[in-house]
Amino acid sequence: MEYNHQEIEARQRKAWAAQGTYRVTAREDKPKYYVLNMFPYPSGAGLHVGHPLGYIASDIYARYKRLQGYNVLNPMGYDAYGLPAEQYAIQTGQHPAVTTEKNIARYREQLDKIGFSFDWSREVRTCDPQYYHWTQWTFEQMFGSYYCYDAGKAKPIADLVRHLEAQGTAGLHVAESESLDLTAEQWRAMSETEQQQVLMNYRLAYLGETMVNWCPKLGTVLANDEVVDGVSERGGYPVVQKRMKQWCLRVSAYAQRLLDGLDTIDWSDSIKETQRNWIGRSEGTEMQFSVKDSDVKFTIFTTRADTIFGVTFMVLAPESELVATLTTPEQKAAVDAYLEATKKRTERERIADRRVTGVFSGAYAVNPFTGDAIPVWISDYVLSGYGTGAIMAVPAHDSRDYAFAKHFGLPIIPLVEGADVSEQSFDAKEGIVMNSPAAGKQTLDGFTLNGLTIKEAIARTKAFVEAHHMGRVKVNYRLRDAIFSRQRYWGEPFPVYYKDGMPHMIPETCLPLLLPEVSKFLPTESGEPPLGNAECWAWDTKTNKVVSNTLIDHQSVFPLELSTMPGFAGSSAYYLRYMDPHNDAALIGSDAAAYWQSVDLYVGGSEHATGHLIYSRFWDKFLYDLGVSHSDEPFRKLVNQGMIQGRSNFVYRIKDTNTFVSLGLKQQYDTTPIHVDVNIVSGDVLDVEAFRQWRPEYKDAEFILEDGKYVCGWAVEKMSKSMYNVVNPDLIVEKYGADTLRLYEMFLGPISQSKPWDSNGIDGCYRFLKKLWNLYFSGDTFAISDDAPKKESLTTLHKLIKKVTEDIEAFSYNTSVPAFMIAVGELQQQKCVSRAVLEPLAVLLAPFAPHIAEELWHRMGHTDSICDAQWPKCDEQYLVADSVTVGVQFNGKTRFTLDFPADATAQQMQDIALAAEQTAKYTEGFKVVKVIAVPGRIVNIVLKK
RNA sequence: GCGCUUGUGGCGAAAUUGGUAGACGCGCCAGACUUAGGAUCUGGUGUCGCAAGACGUGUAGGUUCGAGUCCUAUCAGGCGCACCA
Repeated sequence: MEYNHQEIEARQRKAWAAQGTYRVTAREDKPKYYVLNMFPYPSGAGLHVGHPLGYIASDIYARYKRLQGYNVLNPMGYDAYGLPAEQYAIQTGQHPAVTTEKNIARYREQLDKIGFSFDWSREVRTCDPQYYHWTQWTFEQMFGSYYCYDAGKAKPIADLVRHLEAQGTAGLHVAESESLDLTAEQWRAMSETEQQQVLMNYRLAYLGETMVNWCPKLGTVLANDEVVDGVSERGGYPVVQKRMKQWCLRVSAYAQRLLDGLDTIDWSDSIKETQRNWIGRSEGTEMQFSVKDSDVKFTIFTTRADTIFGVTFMVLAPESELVATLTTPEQKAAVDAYLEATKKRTERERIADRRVTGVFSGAYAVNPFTGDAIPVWISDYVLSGYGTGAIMAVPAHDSRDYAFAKHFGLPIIPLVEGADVSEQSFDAKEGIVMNSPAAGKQTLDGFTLNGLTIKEAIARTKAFVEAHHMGRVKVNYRLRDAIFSRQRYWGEPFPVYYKDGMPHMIPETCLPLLLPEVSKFLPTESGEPPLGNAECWAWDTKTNKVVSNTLIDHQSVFPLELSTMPGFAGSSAYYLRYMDPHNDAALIGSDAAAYWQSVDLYVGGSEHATGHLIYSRFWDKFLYDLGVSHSDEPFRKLVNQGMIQGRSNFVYRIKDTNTFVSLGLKQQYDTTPIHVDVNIVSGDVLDVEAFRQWRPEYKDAEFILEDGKYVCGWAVEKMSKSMYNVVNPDLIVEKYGADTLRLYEMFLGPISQSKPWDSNGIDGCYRFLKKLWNLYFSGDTFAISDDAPKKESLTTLHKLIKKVTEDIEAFSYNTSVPAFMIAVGELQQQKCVSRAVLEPLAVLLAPFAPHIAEELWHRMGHTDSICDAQWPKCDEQYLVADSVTVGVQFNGKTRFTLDFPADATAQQMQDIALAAEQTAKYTEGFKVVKVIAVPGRIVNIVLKK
């Protein structure tokens, strides 16, 4: 009987939808398993064949877990806020909500065809007010919290206020923007506004004046992970540093927990390492230096406290506040000129052009160990945002300091025995310390490091610095707070209004604060964000309602925040919302949170390593502190699927003609390669008629064929419209079926590897399904029998069960597909028609090719869905019986093993062993004295001299 | 520069974890059937060689009776971080 995939798949799709097969509820009688894909941004281009790769992999796992008796949550939704919809709106005037809605419908249509077991009743969209209600709510909780290091968690800001009232800042051990020193009396004497300003220093969501990445072309601020090589990740526009007041999230407060958490989760080493890099923990020392002829002191941060005797100059970041304090009148003009020049350089220029620049401040610092005067310089190679924005420079042992010293002719003092610093610095942290201090030099308390290893020297210096109150041991992190404002329209509005210049949260009970309508999506004339165009964007505190801007002068009406939240706001906690998506009273009910806990398997691209995957972990930890999330890590196991690249095809036009020559003959002509749409190429053979119709200019194209065919060239490139190599899954599904697409995508290679899409191999998978289908038919009739199967068929089946189960557990689906092919080939040869084999076979296949499996399942007489069948168990007795493993020993030690068929005679085994004896060098002089062979047991061939 | 990762036929890739390298699929070759098709089926297909055989997992060493797998060095590609003191 013919395998009609279109009919089968349409029927099963309908049945699953009608029966609600994929609806999931929290059930205490079953263990839960939560599978999640990174939800897609619904772009206008629709899905290409690369998008479903991860969805298929996770769907196989979800279906497998369900067959194993788990209650599996496998939801899907849309990351619907984003820049493309807004830019499209600016160009066309179409409201982003309209295009987004349209794109979502298209995505859904495409996804439905591939047979995913998503529970669509739990769908979320980040732009849905019912959803962003809780994004806004979480922001308000962050505003109302501070991070206490003693408790190791976030706490309500009211606790902090109590502390300030009682003791001021004394004894506070909290995350803060800057270190404040207040007494309780000072705090109590402050006005309401002043107090609010102080609290801003501690809130987890705070309004901060910071240097931000400003992208003039996009008209918005960007987060660090949205800037790549000094240009915006989206669009590639230049980014400049600008001081602006922005909402920020105090992610840095969680740096240590984000780092520690990595040890508890099952993610790939490379992505964990990327996050460790991004967090950038660095243990060092803060040391105080006083300034010569002045009572000013300043602090530097160093990881190489041991190099204190090699400090020959100090460097301040140009943005450092110390610059103004330390610059001497004589140097003021030079310093001002330098600051001016530095300010003009963009981030990109700084990266591209790393020439050494700097200026002397005129001031001298005092080395606290020797009393030596050290010149203080200013240079942009020191960053204001890291450490204290000031360093002690040790040119002998730091390459950047070295370059600076060489450029400005500053002294270089080597501190490590045998280190040659005539050409370059010696940066390695190894060797024996010398010159510390130099011979005959007086030091504080006779302090010396000479003769120690670097490691010992660092430790001794640290201890000395602490003991003498010259500074303290300090841990610094590279991780910065996340800038949370975007000057855009299409994002979550902040639930914030401003009164007397201070931000206030609108009451929780009034959430969600809906995104207003605007007359245009561009910034206003005065340069305000697009929300500045809204006519109704003011908050009336009397009625707790949004009102017209014209009422702002009234006493109770205040302007609302004009920025919106960034993309990662909505994607940071969506996995929690899936657990309880329709809850109007809370982000998530505690029963749902307690049952589903966290995501057991998360599948998505590794490009989110320093963005979404950090923010989400931060967000979850905060919600965990609040008691909302029941797990302090959101994603237990992470699998990164590789990208599917495009496989472009080329035709070769002979120069200045409309004649095209086939690949094999192109050497004989002068040709230009031209991208051709891969959809009119099959097996690298061009459909010449389709090509003539593809574009008007090829209507009269001539072809030089080889063997009657036109063969195209090919190359692996990014899958994109402009390369004409985009393969739409719809076409594959139509031609071969969703089951074939699913199998083939898995067959293509290891899930985490990037690989090119190559339509050429897909026939093999299609043929396999046809063979499988015919296994269940005799001619046109469905024919399976209840007779006992042959033993060899059982062996085939159980081998397959073992292999497929192991493969799914290990996510190596690419080797399961061949296992199926081999098994079906064997069963075909064995003429197996037995239900006892064919029924479990269908179940094994169900995660991979659900439509055909379900169809066969029903034809075998089942009325329930195969999704609720039971995963077969491997019975080892069928595996061992067909072979004997023989260990070859000599001198009592097993040296190697040989496998024999179960029916091999002792004589055959002995012959083989003899052959082994003769061919292997090491058996020289040995003889087989005994072969012990019992089918199903390990036996030995014993060799003796 | 630092960190992670990958190198196996014409192509995508396997290899029970130290034990017959190249399973399976694509492609290619030959044959069968044929209503000539980009269908289906059967057999073959690492390289050199008429053959016996030899050589083969980026390169060079090492450990081992035995290495794609372990160790050392080195080369090449991919990814991440990058003036973070």
